[in-house]
Amino acid sequence: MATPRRRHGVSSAPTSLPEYDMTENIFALLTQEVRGVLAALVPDLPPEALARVQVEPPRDAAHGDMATNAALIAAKPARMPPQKLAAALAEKLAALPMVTEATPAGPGFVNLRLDEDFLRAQLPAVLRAGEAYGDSTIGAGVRANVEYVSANPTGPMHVGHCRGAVVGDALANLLKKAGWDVTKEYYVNDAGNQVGALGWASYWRYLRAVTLDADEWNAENTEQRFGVTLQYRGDYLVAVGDALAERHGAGMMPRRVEGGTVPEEETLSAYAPALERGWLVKSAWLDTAREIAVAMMMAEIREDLALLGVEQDVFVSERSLVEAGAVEGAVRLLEDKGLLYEGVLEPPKGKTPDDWEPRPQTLFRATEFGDDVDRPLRKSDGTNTYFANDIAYHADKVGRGQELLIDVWGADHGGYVSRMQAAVRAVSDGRVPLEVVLCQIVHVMKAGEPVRMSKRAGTYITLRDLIEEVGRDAVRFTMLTRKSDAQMEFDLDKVVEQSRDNPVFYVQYAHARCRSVLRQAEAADAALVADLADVPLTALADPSEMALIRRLAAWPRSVEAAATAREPHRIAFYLADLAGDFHVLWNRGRDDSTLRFIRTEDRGATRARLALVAATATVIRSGLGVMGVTPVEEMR
RNA sequence: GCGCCCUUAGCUCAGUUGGAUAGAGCAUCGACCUUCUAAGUCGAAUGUCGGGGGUUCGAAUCCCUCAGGGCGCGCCA
Repeated sequence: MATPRRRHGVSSAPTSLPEYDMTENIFALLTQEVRGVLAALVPDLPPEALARVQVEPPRDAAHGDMATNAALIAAKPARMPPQKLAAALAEKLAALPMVTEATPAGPGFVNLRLDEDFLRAQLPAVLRAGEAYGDSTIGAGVRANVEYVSANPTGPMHVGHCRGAVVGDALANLLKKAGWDVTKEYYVNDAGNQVGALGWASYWRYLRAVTLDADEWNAENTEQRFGVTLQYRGDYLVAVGDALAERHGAGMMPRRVEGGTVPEEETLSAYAPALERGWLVKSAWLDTAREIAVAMMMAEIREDLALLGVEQDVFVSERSLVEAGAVEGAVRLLEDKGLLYEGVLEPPKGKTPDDWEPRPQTLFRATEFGDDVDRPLRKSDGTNTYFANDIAYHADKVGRGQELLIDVWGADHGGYVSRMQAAVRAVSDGRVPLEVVLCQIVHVMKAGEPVRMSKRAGTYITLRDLIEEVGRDAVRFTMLTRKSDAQMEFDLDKVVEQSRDNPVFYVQYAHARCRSVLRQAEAADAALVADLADVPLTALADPSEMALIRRLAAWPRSVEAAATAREPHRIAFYLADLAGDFHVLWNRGRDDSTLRFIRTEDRGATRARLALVAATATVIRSGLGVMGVTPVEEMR
């Protein structure tokens, strides 16, 4: 990953254009050239207009290699008809060394045809850069924090967490490649009711582990005696109970409390509802149970993430933020800004919940930052809402110098986006944007039938099951074959199918074919594959070879577009297209043996094609690297 | 009821941030091919971009509206 070559200072003029590596992004290069020519032609063109000038591949390849809207953009400020301006522009552009033809077209486009040597020169650029080809500086070294997964440490990861994990990880990789300074982060929700319930469930498992008669402490008895609800009854907590039993022996067994036999200082630290029912359970025991459970669950989650190839840089514990006073600090910060007040919320418009009653709460003026209503920070019992803790957490990220926050959430949290954005705007004085990428639910299918999942019935699929069944690469690739906010069907049979319509296979196969060709060439004569970045390339002239070269040259642009849109799935589509171009070329070698990569009778053409093949493999690896998918050397 | 997201070929989905005659794969039909690694090539057919209105040189893309689907809607995280 190349380091950004330059950071854009905040004070730089709005007209300044990003600096591009001239040899690696031909679209950026052409854009600069076109803007330069246009600026010379229309000297008083406003910079905003110049910035809107684009050079893109036209949809219809018959129009040429590139098309620019420059004349359409500049026509009004220049007070010239767009077609006339296009003609003038075309004349100048035709003089550029890499342009062989520039023609005005349509309402005022200029179509450009590029010199084929210029295009072919991309191959050595690819080969010299290696997988760093496509690295960009558009991120300008901005410190971006991508937070994803953040699954509650109350159980193993299941498929529901998987999409966010893959999307977040790939997005982070993508931003890194495009020049952002990225931190991958996980927020551990180890405070609040759910981990409280985890503590009880673990304590219950402990009781069953230490007692001689586990049936005595079945779930129903336990709930009744202590006045609690055992929310997490899955077997995965048995190991936690065993660990507690091993470490603490019978030291955490509850005691019967019969009329005043227990010292007052002990009852003070006991769980009250249980005490009322005649059982002494120390709060400290529950804390211990919870702590060990969280630690063991997090260890398991991190193992699962490692299986998926996800390794985050920073894990932030909600509890430690709370204990360090971060929440109170954040509340005070908002208070100092005059953004808090005690008030009563209106019931939601239209539908009023049955148990609605007006009550005064501490409210944050989210409406001042674009939210629909003000949002509560404290519950009626005075404790903080999750939102308050989340504000503290995001303020912490801002305090750590993060300049762009990106959260990857499940779509069921969509209603939470605007308040969180309001809060981040408030605590950062509008300096730090929060962007939220929502991931829609994944429906797991098997043989065309939906796989029903129920947490209560224990029939949900764990992430580990999924990886064992189809493999990490298939999981990661497939999760990126849809826009993240579109619903997705994950068909267990289809993702391992070896066919054209399985992009996982199709892309992997293209890479394997490339490697196979290079291996064969090397086996025949190692000198064939030496110094491929220096070989003459004029032998590459067939339309399908040029199409592949054009696709390779578009990789840097695809990276930038995907990163700007925060849409890592575009990388998957690019790779599928690239694989398609390569397979076409491969298959043409069947009909026309002169198009085969290795031709014993023509060493020059062979070397040129091997350069093309090596460049293709390089870009596939570069793209798979962003996706976190391992390129395979051969298909089995 | 209110808010957000979605609706593109028979199916599954792209659509380069407002560009030219809206694309790909699958399926269908026709012809060909049997491999440097088998899962192949070429051609044909396929559209009210959910409906309607607006913005402008230009709209699948932006705005309004209607219909259908999903998600959410104060002391869960």
